Amino acid sequence: MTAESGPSRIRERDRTGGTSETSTTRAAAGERCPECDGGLVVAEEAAELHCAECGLVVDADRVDHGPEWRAYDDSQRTERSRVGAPATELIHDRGLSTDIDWRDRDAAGRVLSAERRAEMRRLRTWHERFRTQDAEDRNLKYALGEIDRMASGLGVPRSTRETASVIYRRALDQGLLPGRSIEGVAAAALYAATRLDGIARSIDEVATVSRIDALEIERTYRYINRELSLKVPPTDPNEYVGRFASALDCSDAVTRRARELVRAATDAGVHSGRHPVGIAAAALYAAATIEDVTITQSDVAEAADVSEVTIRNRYREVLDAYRD
DNA sequence: ATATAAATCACGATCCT
DNA sequence: AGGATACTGATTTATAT
Repeated sequence: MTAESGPSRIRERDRTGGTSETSTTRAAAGERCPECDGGLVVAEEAAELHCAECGLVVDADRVDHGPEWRAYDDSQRTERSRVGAPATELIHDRGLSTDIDWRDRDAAGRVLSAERRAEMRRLRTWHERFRTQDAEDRNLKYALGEIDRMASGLGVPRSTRETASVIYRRALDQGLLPGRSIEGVAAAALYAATRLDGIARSIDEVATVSRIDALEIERTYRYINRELSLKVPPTDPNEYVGRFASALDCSDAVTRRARELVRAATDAGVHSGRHPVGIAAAALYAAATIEDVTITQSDVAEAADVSEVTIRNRYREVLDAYRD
């Protein structure tokens, strides 16, 4: 689709990041900027044309009319673009490469002869090898498989797997891999992704589905977190409450009460510096007590994988915070 | 279930060579 | 620069009540 149809206006960024009209000169991508006359007008992010020099926004709000599945005349037909399957971060080449069909049929649907089938088999084999030949691609392919496998084991949804994949790609691009295991970085990326998406899994949980131990994951996570300057927010203990509660077959009332307790604790600042898992476990135990449901400390300790002692310590703090 | 002391663990700073 | 050292805060282990 071409960039221009109606009259375009020149707009300038104001301080709030919005745009305001300043004149009615028109300029298209590739032309000189009418304002500073030095820079080239470029279309960098979709839907915005701006000058490379002074940043003047020439045309914002360009409408993306979506993929051009249909073409109405010959020029449109030849320019038809942006069609195809959506790209996904979960496949090492983002699903953009060619695939050879596994069905031994020709274009008309007829079965192939025996020789032809053998030939296709060899072609598929070689095609697959070439496709993943590049060392980085092989690395990615393996890592993304690992991420997917671990995520499945932890019940992490697809969108978060994509987040983890993006983090891994960035780590790879920045050359953070040498000296570190692929599995370790994959595990760390997954851990970071769950936290970023607000559905935290603890490092210990990630370790149970990984071949890497918790300490190694912790170290690697620290490293990539620093190097990629991910902005990972502190984990809200409530992110654990739901899973622990269901592991213990808690009633809704207990679960709700536990969330209240966590909220009170975090508001009081009790949680800072403490292991969020411990807070969640203690809140659950306290909630059960308040609701007259009998759950032993050792049950909670087992479900949350913290010691009973920690539950007892947090338990008092959480209750203190709640009584206000 | 609770309390207490001791042991452990990872960490980041600092000191030393 | 690199390595050992001593310190810190949180948690776990052990033990007793």
